[in-house]
Amino acid sequence: MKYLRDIEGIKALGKRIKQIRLNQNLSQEELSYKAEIEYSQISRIERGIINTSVSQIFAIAKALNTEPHKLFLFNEIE
Amino acid sequence: MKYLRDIEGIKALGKRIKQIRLNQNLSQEELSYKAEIEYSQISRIERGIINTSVSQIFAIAKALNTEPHKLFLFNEIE
DNA sequence: AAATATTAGAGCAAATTTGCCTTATTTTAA
DNA sequence: TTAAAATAAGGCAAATTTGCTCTAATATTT
Repeated sequence: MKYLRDIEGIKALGKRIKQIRLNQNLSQEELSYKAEIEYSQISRIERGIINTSVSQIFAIAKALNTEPHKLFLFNEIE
Repeated sequence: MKYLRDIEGIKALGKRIKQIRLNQNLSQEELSYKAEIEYSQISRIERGIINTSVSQIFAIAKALNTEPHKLFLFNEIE
């Protein structure tokens, strides 16, 4: 069985996170600080080049004052 | 900066996945087969002892015929 | 109760992620 | 246009995950 990496999925997730972050006028650095996640990792996540962990999703959601499941609503406007 | 592991979060996620799986009368093995994820990994995820990746979340959601975001609705009945 | 099915759990190597640092590139503001 | 801010991007070691295999424990069925 092969290691699983859903490129479409992680791209969509990154796009969605970036969307929410920009809606709140936060820089990647500010999000990084709030979520206690490495600055470069936020960049990798938003660019959709990394298959990140659920714990980082939880941390990002909290830092963005939202619920984890909302990061997976890829068709939302805001 | 320390590696991030949200124990409460991964426990809640595992519980939710198990809930949905049982609702559909699937065994871990069947879910494993459908999602193309190692059998033992499904067990680890449901027990909340592993900080799994978002790609595995996408695969599990698909195997359960549901949307990824629904796996994060921890207060749902069904 | 016995047999069967299901789940838990341990251990290991290989692959991947993550934090950390540094340097480009792009965007924004002065 | 220049300076400053923000983002992209590359490399690397350490930590973690993941697939794989095996055995133990628990639940379900006959």
